[in-house]
Amino acid sequence: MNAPLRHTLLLVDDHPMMRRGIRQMLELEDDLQIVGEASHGEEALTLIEPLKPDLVLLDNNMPQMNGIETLRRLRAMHYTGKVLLFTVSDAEDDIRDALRLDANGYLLKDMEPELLIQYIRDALAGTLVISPGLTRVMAQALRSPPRQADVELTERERQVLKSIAGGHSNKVIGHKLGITEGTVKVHVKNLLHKLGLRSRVEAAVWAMEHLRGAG
Amino acid sequence: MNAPLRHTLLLVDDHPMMRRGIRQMLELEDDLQIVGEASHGEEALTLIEPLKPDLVLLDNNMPQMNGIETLRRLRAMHYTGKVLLFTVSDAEDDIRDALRLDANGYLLKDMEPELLIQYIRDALAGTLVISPGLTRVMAQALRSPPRQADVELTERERQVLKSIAGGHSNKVIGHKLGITEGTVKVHVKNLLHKLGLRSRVEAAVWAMEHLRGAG
DNA sequence: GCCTGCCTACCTCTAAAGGGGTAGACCCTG
DNA sequence: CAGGGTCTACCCCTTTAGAGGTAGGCAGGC
Repeated sequence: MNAPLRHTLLLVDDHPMMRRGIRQMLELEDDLQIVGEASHGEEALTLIEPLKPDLVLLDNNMPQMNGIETLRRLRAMHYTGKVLLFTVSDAEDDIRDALRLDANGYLLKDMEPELLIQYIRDALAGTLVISPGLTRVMAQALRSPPRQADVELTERERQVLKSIAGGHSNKVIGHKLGITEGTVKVHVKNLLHKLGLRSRVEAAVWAMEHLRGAG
Repeated sequence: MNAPLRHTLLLVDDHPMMRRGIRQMLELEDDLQIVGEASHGEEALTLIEPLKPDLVLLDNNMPQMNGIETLRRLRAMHYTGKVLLFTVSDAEDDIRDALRLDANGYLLKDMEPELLIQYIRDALAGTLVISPGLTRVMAQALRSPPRQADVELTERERQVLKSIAGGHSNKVIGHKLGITEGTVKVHVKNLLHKLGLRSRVEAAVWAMEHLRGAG
Protein backbone atom coordinates (compact mmCIF):
# COMPACT_ATOMS: atom_id res chain seq x y z
CA MET A 1 0.00 0.00 0.00
CA ASN A 2 2.94 2.27 0.70
CA ALA A 3 6.54 1.46 0.01
CA PRO A 4 8.57 4.39 -1.26
CA LEU A 5 10.43 5.32 1.90
CA ARG A 6 12.62 2.99 3.85
CA HIS A 7 11.90 3.25 7.52
CA THR A 8 14.41 2.32 10.19
CA LEU A 9 13.43 0.31 13.22
CA LEU A 10 14.97 -0.44 16.58
CA LEU A 11 13.92 -3.73 18.11
CA VAL A 12 13.86 -3.99 21.88
CA ASP A 13 13.07 -7.32 23.53
CA ASP A 14 14.85 -9.40 26.11
CA HIS A 15 14.09 -12.61 24.27
CA PRO A 16 16.53 -13.26 21.44
CA MET A 17 14.16 -15.75 19.90
CA MET A 18 11.44 -13.14 19.74
CA ARG A 19 13.80 -10.69 18.09
CA ARG A 20 14.82 -13.35 15.64
CA GLY A 21 11.23 -14.03 14.71
CA ILE A 22 10.34 -10.43 14.23
CA ARG A 23 13.48 -9.72 12.25
CA GLN A 24 12.82 -12.61 9.94
CA MET A 25 9.33 -11.42 9.30
CA LEU A 26 10.27 -7.82 8.72
CA GLU A 27 13.12 -8.64 6.40
CA LEU A 28 10.57 -9.64 3.82
CA GLU A 29 9.33 -6.07 3.74
CA ASP A 30 11.61 -3.82 1.80
CA ASP A 31 10.24 -0.62 3.25
CA LEU A 32 11.11 -1.62 6.78
CA GLN A 33 14.66 -2.03 7.98
CA ILE A 34 15.79 -3.12 11.40
CA VAL A 35 18.87 -1.05 12.11
CA GLY A 36 19.44 -2.23 15.62
CA GLU A 37 18.45 -4.53 18.42
CA ALA A 38 18.53 -4.15 22.16
CA SER A 39 17.95 -6.75 24.81
CA HIS A 40 16.93 -4.32 27.50
CA GLY A 41 15.88 -0.75 28.10
CA GLU A 42 19.26 0.68 29.01
CA GLU A 43 20.77 -0.61 25.83
CA ALA A 44 17.91 0.82 23.82
CA LEU A 45 18.52 4.25 25.28
CA THR A 46 22.15 4.21 24.23
CA LEU A 47 21.26 3.18 20.70
CA ILE A 48 18.75 5.92 20.05
CA GLU A 49 21.31 8.66 19.48
CA PRO A 50 23.57 6.88 17.01
CA LEU A 51 20.78 5.03 15.17
CA LYS A 52 17.99 7.59 15.22
CA PRO A 53 15.38 4.97 14.29
CA ASP A 54 12.07 6.04 12.86
CA LEU A 55 10.32 3.60 15.12
CA VAL A 56 11.10 1.66 18.26
CA LEU A 57 9.38 -1.66 18.70
CA LEU A 58 9.38 -2.02 22.43
CA ASP A 59 8.58 -5.05 24.50
CA ASN A 60 7.01 -4.06 27.76
CA ASN A 61 7.91 -7.17 29.70
CA MET A 62 11.56 -6.79 30.40
CA PRO A 63 13.52 -7.23 33.60
CA GLN A 64 14.75 -4.15 35.43
CA MET A 65 13.48 -1.44 33.13
CA ASN A 66 10.21 -2.30 31.47
CA GLY A 67 8.87 -0.88 28.24
CA ILE A 68 6.82 1.87 29.81
CA GLU A 69 9.78 3.11 31.81
CA THR A 70 11.98 2.89 28.75
CA LEU A 71 9.45 4.91 26.83
CA ARG A 72 9.41 7.47 29.60
CA ARG A 73 13.18 7.81 29.39
CA LEU A 74 13.04 7.97 25.61
CA ARG A 75 10.63 10.86 25.74
CA ALA A 76 12.69 12.47 28.48
CA MET A 77 15.67 12.52 26.13
CA HIS A 78 13.42 14.12 23.54
CA TYR A 79 13.17 11.20 21.21
CA THR A 80 10.35 12.13 18.88
CA GLY A 81 10.18 9.00 16.77
CA LYS A 82 7.39 6.48 16.86
CA VAL A 83 7.18 3.92 19.61
CA LEU A 84 5.14 0.74 19.51
CA LEU A 85 4.65 -1.10 22.76
CA PHE A 86 3.99 -4.79 22.51
CA THR A 87 3.26 -6.92 25.46
CA VAL A 88 1.35 -9.87 26.83
CA SER A 89 -0.50 -7.92 29.45
CA ASP A 90 -3.65 -5.92 29.02
CA ALA A 91 -3.10 -3.97 32.20
CA GLU A 92 -5.15 -0.87 31.97
CA ASP A 93 -2.61 1.23 33.79
CA ASP A 94 0.10 0.27 31.35
CA ILE A 95 -2.00 1.25 28.39
CA ARG A 96 -2.88 4.54 29.94
CA ASP A 97 0.70 5.30 30.87
CA ALA A 98 1.91 4.33 27.45
CA LEU A 99 -0.50 6.59 25.65
CA ARG A 100 0.17 9.44 28.01
CA LEU A 101 3.77 9.14 26.97
CA ASP A 102 2.73 9.49 23.36
CA ALA A 103 3.19 5.89 22.41
CA ASN A 104 1.97 5.28 18.88
CA GLY A 105 0.50 1.94 19.65
CA TYR A 106 -0.09 -0.78 22.16
CA LEU A 107 -0.13 -4.28 20.81
CA LEU A 108 -0.76 -7.64 22.37
CA LYS A 109 1.69 -10.38 21.57
CA ASP A 110 -1.05 -12.82 20.79
CA MET A 111 -1.96 -11.00 17.61
CA GLU A 112 -1.50 -12.41 14.17
CA PRO A 113 2.15 -11.93 13.22
CA GLU A 114 1.18 -10.62 9.81
CA LEU A 115 -0.71 -7.82 11.45
CA LEU A 116 2.42 -6.53 13.12
CA ILE A 117 3.73 -5.26 9.80
CA GLN A 118 0.43 -3.57 9.23
CA TYR A 119 0.57 -1.92 12.59
CA ILE A 120 4.14 -0.79 12.17
CA ARG A 121 3.22 0.94 8.94
CA ASP A 122 0.23 2.53 10.60
CA ALA A 123 2.36 3.75 13.46
CA LEU A 124 4.96 5.13 11.09
CA ALA A 125 2.18 7.09 9.46
CA GLY A 126 1.42 8.53 12.84
CA THR A 127 -1.67 6.49 13.45
CA LEU A 128 -2.37 5.25 16.92
CA VAL A 129 -2.97 1.52 16.76
CA ILE A 130 -4.32 -0.51 19.60
CA SER A 131 -4.80 -4.24 19.50
CA PRO A 132 -8.19 -5.86 19.22
CA GLY A 133 -9.47 -6.76 22.64
CA LEU A 134 -8.14 -3.60 24.15
CA THR A 135 -10.85 -1.26 22.99
CA ARG A 136 -12.97 -2.13 25.98
CA VAL A 137 -10.03 -1.52 28.27
CA MET A 138 -9.49 1.76 26.49
CA ALA A 139 -13.07 2.77 26.93
CA GLN A 140 -12.71 2.08 30.61
CA ALA A 141 -9.43 3.90 30.87
CA LEU A 142 -11.13 6.91 29.43
CA ARG A 143 -12.92 8.58 32.16
CA SER A 144 -12.59 11.97 33.63
CA PRO A 145 -11.85 15.03 31.59
CA PRO A 146 -8.86 16.62 33.25
CA ARG A 147 -5.76 17.30 31.34
CA GLN A 148 -2.13 18.03 31.80
CA ALA A 149 -1.09 19.68 35.02
CA ASP A 150 0.84 22.30 33.16
CA VAL A 151 -1.17 25.11 34.68
CA GLU A 152 -0.41 26.62 37.99
CA LEU A 153 -2.98 27.18 40.64
CA THR A 154 -2.53 29.82 43.27
CA GLU A 155 -2.19 28.77 46.88
CA ARG A 156 -5.74 29.84 47.60
CA GLU A 157 -7.06 27.90 44.64
CA ARG A 158 -5.26 24.77 45.79
CA GLN A 159 -6.81 25.15 49.23
CA VAL A 160 -10.25 25.50 47.73
CA LEU A 161 -9.64 22.60 45.38
CA LYS A 162 -8.60 20.32 48.20
CA SER A 163 -11.69 21.27 50.13
CA ILE A 164 -13.81 20.50 47.10
CA ALA A 165 -12.23 17.07 46.96
CA GLY A 166 -13.12 16.78 50.63
CA GLY A 167 -16.74 17.02 49.61
CA HIS A 168 -17.39 20.42 51.12
CA SER A 169 -19.83 22.98 49.81
CA ASN A 170 -18.75 26.49 48.92
CA LYS A 171 -20.39 27.78 52.08
CA VAL A 172 -18.44 25.39 54.30
CA ILE A 173 -15.23 26.09 52.45
CA GLY A 174 -15.74 29.80 52.98
CA HIS A 175 -16.28 29.25 56.66
CA LYS A 176 -13.16 27.12 56.92
CA LEU A 177 -11.02 29.66 55.11
CA GLY A 178 -12.58 32.68 56.74
CA ILE A 179 -13.89 34.16 53.51
CA THR A 180 -17.37 34.54 52.07
CA GLU A 181 -19.14 31.94 50.00
CA GLY A 182 -19.09 34.36 47.09
CA THR A 183 -15.34 34.57 47.17
CA VAL A 184 -15.09 30.82 47.25
CA LYS A 185 -17.21 30.79 44.12
CA VAL A 186 -14.74 33.08 42.46
CA HIS A 187 -11.88 30.75 43.29
CA VAL A 188 -13.86 27.75 42.10
CA LYS A 189 -14.70 29.56 38.90
CA ASN A 190 -11.08 30.44 38.28
CA LEU A 191 -9.61 27.05 39.06
CA LEU A 192 -12.17 25.31 36.90
CA HIS A 193 -11.21 27.56 34.05
CA LYS A 194 -7.49 27.05 34.61
CA LEU A 195 -7.84 23.28 34.65
CA GLY A 196 -10.29 23.14 31.80
CA LEU A 197 -12.92 21.48 33.95
CA ARG A 198 -16.63 21.99 33.98
CA SER A 199 -17.79 21.14 37.47
CA ARG A 200 -16.60 20.70 41.02
CA VAL A 201 -17.06 16.96 40.61
CA GLU A 202 -14.51 16.93 37.82
CA ALA A 203 -12.33 19.10 40.01
CA ALA A 204 -12.58 16.61 42.87
CA VAL A 205 -11.57 13.79 40.55
CA TRP A 206 -8.73 15.87 39.20
CA ALA A 207 -7.54 16.68 42.69
CA MET A 208 -7.49 13.06 43.75
CA GLU A 209 -5.38 12.16 40.79
CA HIS A 210 -2.99 15.07 40.83
CA LEU A 211 -2.43 16.31 44.31
CA ARG A 212 -2.06 13.39 46.59
CA GLY A 213 -1.12 14.86 49.96
CA ALA A 214 1.01 17.73 48.80
CA GLY A 215 -0.57 20.77 47.35
CA MET B 1 -3.19 -9.67 4.05
CA ASN B 2 -6.86 -10.49 4.49
CA ALA B 3 -9.47 -10.96 1.85
CA PRO B 4 -11.48 -14.13 2.31
CA LEU B 5 -14.53 -12.60 3.98
CA ARG B 6 -16.71 -9.97 2.46
CA HIS B 7 -17.51 -7.29 4.98
CA THR B 8 -20.58 -5.12 4.76
CA LEU B 9 -20.45 -1.41 5.38
CA LEU B 10 -22.96 1.31 6.07
CA LEU B 11 -21.93 4.77 4.96
CA VAL B 12 -23.28 7.73 6.89
CA ASP B 13 -22.53 11.25 5.70
CA ASP B 14 -24.68 14.21 4.92
CA HIS B 15 -22.62 15.10 1.87
CA PRO B 16 -23.59 13.04 -1.17
CA MET B 17 -20.31 13.92 -2.87
CA MET B 18 -18.37 12.54 0.05
CA ARG B 19 -20.37 9.32 -0.04
CA ARG B 20 -19.79 9.10 -3.76
CA GLY B 21 -16.06 9.46 -3.31
CA ILE B 22 -15.84 6.89 -0.59
CA ARG B 23 -18.02 4.44 -2.44
CA GLN B 24 -15.94 4.75 -5.58
CA MET B 25 -12.79 4.07 -3.63
CA LEU B 26 -14.19 1.11 -1.74
CA GLU B 27 -15.70 -0.52 -4.80
CA LEU B 28 -12.19 -1.36 -5.90
CA GLU B 29 -11.79 -3.55 -2.83
CA ASP B 30 -13.56 -6.84 -3.22
CA ASP B 31 -13.56 -7.65 0.47
CA LEU B 32 -15.48 -4.52 1.35
CA GLN B 33 -19.04 -3.95 0.27
CA ILE B 34 -21.16 -0.90 0.92
CA VAL B 35 -24.64 -2.24 1.56
CA GLY B 36 -26.26 1.04 2.42
CA GLU B 37 -25.96 4.78 2.69
CA ALA B 38 -27.56 7.27 5.02
CA SER B 39 -27.50 11.03 4.85
CA HIS B 40 -28.16 11.58 8.53
CA GLY B 41 -28.17 9.83 11.88
CA GLU B 42 -31.88 9.01 12.03
CA GLU B 43 -31.72 7.28 8.70
CA ALA B 44 -28.69 5.33 9.81
CA LEU B 45 -30.50 4.05 12.87
CA THR B 46 -33.35 2.72 10.75
CA LEU B 47 -30.96 0.95 8.42
CA ILE B 48 -29.03 -0.93 11.07
CA GLU B 49 -31.67 -3.57 11.70
CA PRO B 50 -32.38 -4.58 8.11
CA LEU B 51 -28.80 -4.29 6.89
CA LYS B 52 -26.84 -5.47 9.90
CA PRO B 53 -23.59 -4.00 8.55
CA ASP B 54 -20.28 -5.22 9.90
CA LEU B 55 -19.05 -1.65 10.09
CA VAL B 56 -20.58 1.79 10.10
CA LEU B 57 -18.51 4.59 8.65
CA LEU B 58 -19.89 7.57 10.46
CA ASP B 59 -19.36 11.22 9.74
CA ASN B 60 -19.41 13.24 12.92
CA ASN B 61 -20.32 16.56 11.40
CA MET B 62 -23.94 16.22 10.57
CA PRO B 63 -26.85 18.54 11.21
CA GLN B 64 -29.32 17.65 13.94
CA MET B 65 -27.83 14.39 15.18
CA ASN B 66 -24.08 14.26 14.95
CA GLY B 67 -21.92 11.17 14.73
CA ILE B 68 -21.28 10.84 18.42
CA GLU B 69 -24.94 11.01 19.22
CA THR B 70 -25.70 8.56 16.46
CA LEU B 71 -23.09 6.23 17.89
CA ARG B 72 -24.66 6.57 21.31
CA ARG B 73 -28.02 5.62 19.90
CA LEU B 74 -26.49 2.75 17.96
CA ARG B 75 -25.00 1.33 21.12
CA ALA B 76 -28.24 1.97 22.96
CA MET B 77 -30.00 -0.25 20.47
CA HIS B 78 -27.34 -2.86 21.11
CA TYR B 79 -25.58 -2.63 17.80
CA THR B 80 -22.34 -4.50 18.34
CA GLY B 81 -20.72 -3.96 14.97
CA LYS B 82 -17.71 -1.78 14.33
CA VAL B 83 -18.06 1.96 14.09
CA LEU B 84 -15.54 4.32 12.57
CA LEU B 85 -15.98 8.00 13.24
CA PHE B 86 -14.53 10.37 10.71
CA THR B 87 -14.58 14.06 11.15
CA VAL B 88 -12.80 17.32 10.60
CA SER B 89 -12.61 18.24 14.25
CA ASP B 90 -10.05 17.14 16.77
CA ALA B 91 -12.20 18.06 19.74
CA GLU B 92 -10.96 16.16 22.72
CA ASP B 93 -14.44 15.68 24.10
CA ASP B 94 -15.60 14.08 20.90
CA ILE B 95 -12.74 11.64 20.86
CA ARG B 96 -13.26 10.75 24.45
CA ASP B 97 -16.98 10.32 24.01
CA ALA B 98 -16.48 8.27 20.90
CA LEU B 99 -14.10 5.87 22.55
CA ARG B 100 -16.21 5.62 25.64
CA LEU B 101 -18.97 4.48 23.36
CA ASP B 102 -16.70 1.77 22.03
CA ALA B 103 -15.99 3.38 18.72
CA ASN B 104 -13.41 1.39 16.80
CA GLY B 105 -11.68 4.41 15.43
CA TYR B 106 -11.58 8.14 15.11
CA LEU B 107 -10.28 9.46 11.85
CA LEU B 108 -9.63 12.93 10.57
CA LYS B 109 -10.92 13.73 7.12
CA ASP B 110 -7.64 15.22 6.06
CA MET B 111 -5.99 11.82 5.95
CA GLU B 112 -4.78 10.17 2.83
CA PRO B 113 -7.79 8.55 1.13
CA GLU B 114 -5.88 5.34 0.57
CA LEU B 115 -5.40 4.99 4.29
CA LEU B 116 -9.11 4.84 4.85
CA ILE B 117 -9.26 1.35 3.39
CA GLN B 118 -6.43 0.38 5.65
CA TYR B 119 -8.23 1.74 8.65
CA ILE B 120 -11.48 0.08 7.76
CA ARG B 121 -9.76 -3.27 7.61
CA ASP B 122 -8.04 -2.61 10.91
CA ALA B 123 -11.31 -1.67 12.52
CA LEU B 124 -13.01 -4.76 11.14
CA ALA B 125 -10.25 -6.77 12.79
CA GLY B 126 -11.18 -5.12 16.06
CA THR B 127 -8.22 -2.80 16.14
CA LEU B 128 -8.69 0.68 17.46
CA VAL B 129 -7.35 3.15 14.93
CA ILE B 130 -6.84 6.80 15.61
CA SER B 131 -5.63 9.30 13.08
CA PRO B 132 -2.19 10.81 13.15
CA GLY B 133 -2.20 14.08 15.01
CA LEU B 134 -4.62 12.87 17.61
CA THR B 135 -2.22 10.99 19.82
CA ARG B 136 -1.48 14.10 21.82
CA VAL B 137 -5.14 14.78 22.27
CA MET B 138 -5.54 11.18 23.36
CA ALA B 139 -2.79 11.50 25.89
CA GLN B 140 -4.60 14.43 27.39
CA ALA B 141 -7.95 12.76 27.36
CA LEU B 142 -6.61 9.78 29.23
CA ARG B 143 -7.21 9.74 32.88
CA SER B 144 -8.42 7.52 35.61
CA PRO B 145 -9.87 4.06 35.29
CA PRO B 146 -13.40 3.04 36.03
CA ARG B 147 -14.02 1.05 39.10
CA GLN B 148 -16.43 -1.34 40.65
CA ALA B 149 -17.48 -2.09 44.14
CA ASP B 150 -18.71 -4.73 46.42
CA VAL B 151 -21.36 -2.70 48.16
CA GLU B 152 -25.05 -3.10 48.37
CA LEU B 153 -25.74 -0.86 45.42
CA THR B 154 -27.91 -2.05 42.61
CA GLU B 155 -26.48 -2.37 39.14
CA ARG B 156 -28.22 0.79 38.03
CA GLU B 157 -26.93 2.70 40.99
CA ARG B 158 -23.41 1.58 40.25
CA GLN B 159 -23.77 2.79 36.69
CA VAL B 160 -25.00 6.15 37.88
CA LEU B 161 -22.27 6.37 40.48
CA LYS B 162 -19.59 5.69 37.93
CA SER B 163 -20.98 8.38 35.71
CA ILE B 164 -20.98 10.80 38.62
CA ALA B 165 -17.31 10.04 39.16
CA GLY B 166 -16.87 10.70 35.48
CA GLY B 167 -18.02 14.22 36.13
CA HIS B 168 -21.31 13.97 34.31
CA SER B 169 -24.46 15.87 35.21
CA ASN B 170 -27.70 14.07 35.88
CA LYS B 171 -28.99 15.18 32.53
CA VAL B 172 -26.03 13.71 30.70
CA ILE B 173 -26.18 10.54 32.72
CA GLY B 174 -29.82 10.15 31.85
CA HIS B 175 -29.01 10.62 28.23
CA LYS B 176 -26.25 8.07 28.37
CA LEU B 177 -28.42 5.50 30.11
CA GLY B 178 -31.50 6.22 28.09
CA ILE B 179 -33.58 7.33 31.06
CA THR B 180 -34.87 10.71 32.16
CA GLU B 181 -32.95 13.13 34.30
CA GLY B 182 -35.60 12.72 36.96
CA THR B 183 -34.98 9.00 37.20
CA VAL B 184 -31.28 9.62 37.48
CA LYS B 185 -32.04 11.90 40.38
CA VAL B 186 -33.88 9.08 42.05
CA HIS B 187 -30.88 6.80 41.68
CA VAL B 188 -28.54 9.49 42.93
CA LYS B 189 -30.79 10.12 45.89
CA ASN B 190 -30.91 6.44 46.74
CA LEU B 191 -27.22 5.72 46.37
CA LEU B 192 -26.30 8.77 48.43
CA HIS B 193 -28.58 7.51 51.17
CA LYS B 194 -27.20 3.98 50.97
CA LEU B 195 -23.63 5.16 51.19
CA GLY B 196 -24.30 7.78 53.82
CA LEU B 197 -23.06 10.58 51.61
CA ARG B 198 -24.38 14.07 51.21
CA SER B 199 -23.43 15.15 47.72
CA ARG B 200 -22.37 13.85 44.35
CA VAL B 201 -18.89 15.16 45.01
CA GLU B 202 -18.58 12.89 48.02
CA ALA B 203 -19.98 10.14 45.86
CA ALA B 204 -17.31 10.75 43.24
CA VAL B 205 -14.61 10.62 45.86
CA TRP B 206 -16.11 7.49 47.36
CA ALA B 207 -16.25 5.91 43.93
CA MET B 208 -12.62 6.62 43.23
CA GLU B 209 -11.57 5.14 46.53
CA HIS B 210 -13.81 2.08 46.56
CA LEU B 211 -14.70 1.10 43.06
CA ARG B 212 -11.91 -0.94 41.58
CA GLY B 213 -12.26 -3.12 38.52
CA ALA B 214 -14.76 -3.34 35.72
CA GLY B 215 -18.50 -3.47 35.74
C1' DG C 1 -52.65 -14.69 45.71
C1' DC C 2 -49.58 -10.99 48.28
C1' DC C 3 -45.28 -8.62 49.32
C1' DT C 4 -40.79 -6.78 48.26
C1' DG C 5 -37.23 -4.84 45.59
C1' DC C 6 -36.01 -2.57 41.43
C1' DC C 7 -36.62 0.61 37.74
C1' DT C 8 -39.11 3.92 35.82
C1' DA C 9 -41.46 8.77 35.76
C1' DC C 10 -43.57 12.46 37.37
C1' DC C 11 -44.51 16.40 40.87
C1' DT C 12 -42.95 20.51 44.09
C1' DC C 13 -39.70 22.89 46.50
C1' DT C 14 -35.23 24.92 48.32
C1' DA C 15 -30.42 25.08 48.12
C1' DA C 16 -26.28 24.99 45.63
C1' DA C 17 -23.59 25.71 41.75
C1' DG C 18 -21.57 28.29 38.20
C1' DG C 19 -20.99 32.02 34.50
C1' DG C 20 -20.86 36.92 33.66
C1' DG C 21 -19.58 41.34 35.29
C1' DT C 22 -17.37 45.33 38.34
C1' DA C 23 -14.20 46.76 41.83
C1' DG C 24 -11.17 47.84 45.79
C1' DA C 25 -6.89 46.57 48.45
C1' DC C 26 -2.52 44.62 48.40
C1' DC C 27 2.03 43.32 46.71
C1' DC C 28 5.54 42.92 43.44
C1' DT C 29 8.03 44.24 39.29
C1' DG C 30 9.44 46.74 35.21
C1' DC D 1 4.92 55.40 38.66
C1' DA D 2 2.10 52.04 35.90
C1' DG D 3 0.77 47.40 35.21
C1' DG D 4 -0.12 42.74 36.53
C1' DG D 5 -1.47 39.18 39.61
C1' DT D 6 -3.85 37.85 43.73
C1' DC D 7 -7.48 37.98 47.02
C1' DT D 8 -11.41 39.79 48.40
C1' DA D 9 -16.58 41.01 47.77
C1' DC D 10 -20.52 42.05 45.57
C1' DC D 11 -24.08 42.29 41.66
C1' DC D 12 -26.70 39.87 38.03
C1' DC D 13 -28.55 35.60 36.07
C1' DT D 14 -29.64 30.49 34.73
C1' DT D 15 -28.91 25.81 35.56
C1' DT D 16 -28.15 21.89 38.49
C1' DA D 17 -28.69 19.24 42.73
C1' DG D 18 -31.05 17.17 46.06
C1' DA D 19 -34.97 16.14 49.32
C1' DG D 20 -39.62 15.21 49.69
C1' DG D 21 -43.77 12.86 47.63
C1' DT D 22 -46.82 9.52 44.49
C1' DA D 23 -47.10 5.69 41.33
C1' DG D 24 -47.07 2.14 37.64
C1' DG D 25 -44.75 -2.05 35.61
C1' DC D 26 -42.19 -6.17 36.55
C1' DA D 27 -39.57 -9.54 38.48
C1' DG D 28 -38.88 -12.83 42.39
C1' DG D 29 -40.09 -15.17 46.76
C1' DC D 30 -43.53 -16.50 50.22
